Amino acid sequence: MVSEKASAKMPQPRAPRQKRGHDRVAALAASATELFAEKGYDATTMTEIAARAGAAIGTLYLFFPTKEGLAQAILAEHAEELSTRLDALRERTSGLDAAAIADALFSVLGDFMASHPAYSALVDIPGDDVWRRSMRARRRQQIAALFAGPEPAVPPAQAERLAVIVPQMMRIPLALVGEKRLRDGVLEELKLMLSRHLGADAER
Amino acid sequence: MVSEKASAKMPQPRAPRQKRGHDRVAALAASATELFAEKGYDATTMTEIAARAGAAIGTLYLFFPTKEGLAQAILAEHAEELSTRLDALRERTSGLDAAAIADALFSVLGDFMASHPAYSALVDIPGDDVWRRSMRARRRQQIAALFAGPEPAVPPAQAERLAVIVPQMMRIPLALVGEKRLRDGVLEELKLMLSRHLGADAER
Amino acid sequence: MVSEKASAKMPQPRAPRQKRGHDRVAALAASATELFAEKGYDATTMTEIAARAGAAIGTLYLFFPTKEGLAQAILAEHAEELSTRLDALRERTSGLDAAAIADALFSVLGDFMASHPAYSALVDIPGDDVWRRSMRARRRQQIAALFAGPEPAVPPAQAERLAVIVPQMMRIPLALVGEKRLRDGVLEELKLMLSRHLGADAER
Amino acid sequence: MVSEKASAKMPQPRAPRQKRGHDRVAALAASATELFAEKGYDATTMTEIAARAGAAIGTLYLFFPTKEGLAQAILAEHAEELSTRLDALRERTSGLDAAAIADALFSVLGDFMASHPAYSALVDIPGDDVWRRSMRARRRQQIAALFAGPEPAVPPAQAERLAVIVPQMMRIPLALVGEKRLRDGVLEELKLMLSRHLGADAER
DNA sequence: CATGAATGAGTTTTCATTCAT
DNA sequence: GATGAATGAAAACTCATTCAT
Repeated sequence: MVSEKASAKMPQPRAPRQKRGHDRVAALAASATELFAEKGYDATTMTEIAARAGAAIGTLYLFFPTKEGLAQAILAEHAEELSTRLDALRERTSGLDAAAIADALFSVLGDFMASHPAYSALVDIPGDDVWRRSMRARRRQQIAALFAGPEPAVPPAQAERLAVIVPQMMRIPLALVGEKRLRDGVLEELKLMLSRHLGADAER
Repeated sequence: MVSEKASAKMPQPRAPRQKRGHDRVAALAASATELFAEKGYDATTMTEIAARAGAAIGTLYLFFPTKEGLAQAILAEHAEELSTRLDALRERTSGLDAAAIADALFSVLGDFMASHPAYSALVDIPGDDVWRRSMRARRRQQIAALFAGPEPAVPPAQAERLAVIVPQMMRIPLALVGEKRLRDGVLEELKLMLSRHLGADAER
Repeated sequence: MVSEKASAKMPQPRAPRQKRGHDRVAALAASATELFAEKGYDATTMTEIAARAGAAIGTLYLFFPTKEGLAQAILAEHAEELSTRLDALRERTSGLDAAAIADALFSVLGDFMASHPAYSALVDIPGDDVWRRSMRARRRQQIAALFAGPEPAVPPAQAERLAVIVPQMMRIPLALVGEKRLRDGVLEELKLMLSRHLGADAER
Repeated sequence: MVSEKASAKMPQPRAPRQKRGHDRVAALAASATELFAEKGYDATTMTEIAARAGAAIGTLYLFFPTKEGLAQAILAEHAEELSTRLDALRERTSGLDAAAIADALFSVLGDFMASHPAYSALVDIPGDDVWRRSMRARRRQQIAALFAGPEPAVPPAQAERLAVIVPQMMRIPLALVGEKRLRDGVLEELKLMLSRHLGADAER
């Protein structure tokens, strides 16, 4: 169960001092990432995580002092990765118009979500904790910033709304696991929808 | 934890035979609905549900023989309500064009989601069981059917995509609990986005 | 679960004052008897008993204030019936030799056990309570008494041993529910075994 | 309550990998064995078992993942032991006549039942599951096989009947816990009875 | 570092029994 | 008498976390 309040100063994973340790941590984190993505945070047990990584439960706790801490470590890393990609995207999109930015954002978010299924499984957990909220806030700011550049500029308020909407839109195809055709179609549909929306705004 | 496979013959709530029983069942279901909406299925305890309803744990189990059964009872009722509203909507939208239908659908879904927060908390649970899947399938069909009517008609494949997309879109504002201004804005933005999308298709 | 010590003064079923009540009691007792025989004391629930009798749980408690009391009421009645049959048997066997008595006893016990499957399910419950012990003691005395009559007489100590052995022997076929052929064969085998045993003793 | 159907793939006890674990498992199994023998399967609590072994409830479940699994683990071990003894007996009895075999079987079963009181408490539980049934079937076959050897041979059908009867006979003295004199007498009486029975058959 | 045994609070569920109508 | 709603102690079982080796 997710603890109601996860303070910001959650103990972070101890930095391993040896190569062996580094591999271990990576294997454990990978195992956790897989399981969180497959079954969600609640349904995943620490024992299972350790087992899939071929480690003892004690070893898991050696590096990740808490289940919530483990989740945060993974989420933080994924968020960092996403943040980097969004930063890079921003450089590439200077000068483009809003619709083009939206297209590019779609690609970036789509790729990221598809390759990091644990991200959305961990960032949008029912019950609200400060920490996750701040993760989302940062993402929101970065995406909003993307829309501040173009000419004509997207109004700040709308940029914020888009920053809320677009990531959640990208989650939609994720649920369609067994229906690849439909999933791809949905992704396209969403992309077109957003493009048109921003294009129409620009014409006004 | 949600059991992986929820068979169709989940124990249904026992019908109370006395007035007192009816009130109790209503109170218990209300309590459960609230808590599921607030904290999600996993984080909600049967003990807590009973306590909030001012009943003993045994009383809760008297009417709802399992936690999953309780969730299904609530979800089924909500789904029924939604289904009814979608049926009613269909009558009202015959003759309208796709964009107008989308607008109307938005109102219906928006109202429903806002007044039934437990619905989305219960219908979209990680791990997939047949039962929930069928709930979603029914919804999908009903929404797709809405788009089959207009002139020019929305292609069936697209109607299906929309039937997947729209309900998930409507979940987006739900997360913005503390930010009413933003939430309303997001809802508007989504509505406009969908309208334009369908309008553009129609013009082609 | 059987309470460890069941005092001898367990509340007996209240005598119904009307015909309706009498029928009710009979139906409830019959239902309980069936269920105890089918699934054993522990696995049978009071709710189930009431349900099978078509009565409300409250009604069941109206007449039988306790599950253990209900079991005792049934057992007492069955024991009474058995006692009567054993008394009758005694009259019929005066003058017979031990082997003939054993044969007759076999018939009586065999019939009784077959027609009262709840009896052995209730009288031989793990954990010992005084009450059941006294039921068995009475049975033991009556059977031992049967063997006191013949000429040459069975020694009292042996009579007691037989009084322990024979009822338990008669339980053996009961377990062979699905194998009628074998069950009948076993019954015959046991009968022959006992006959020979007593015949051999007499010859010495 | 004993579950109606105990599938063959009941979770088996996890093998301890450290010495400390081995001791614990032994202590827990011993505690369970005692309690099952004393009060029967139903009346014995997992909490009680853990407590008597001086362990926490979680520790018990660490090694024995369900109550039924624990019972089966114990029963399986006892059944194995009995099977071994019956095999050994068979070697020793080749060439003997039926009555002598019966005598030897009596000793073996008598010793076993007396030293493994949990065995009969666990193998003969009301409600039938496949697993226990197979335990009994194996025993039946082994005992029947004992009687196939002698000259003159016991007819197969009778051997099967005896294989049903003898183990149940051996349970009779077990109930006479407080009456040692009587218990020993009963055991002797049964032994003599069976001997004579088989002797008489041989003479025919 | 690594292991896996150990813990115990907390969760779902059952059921004999009581009580208001 | 009759009903069925209500109770709550107790049972089986889980799992994050700690600790001895």
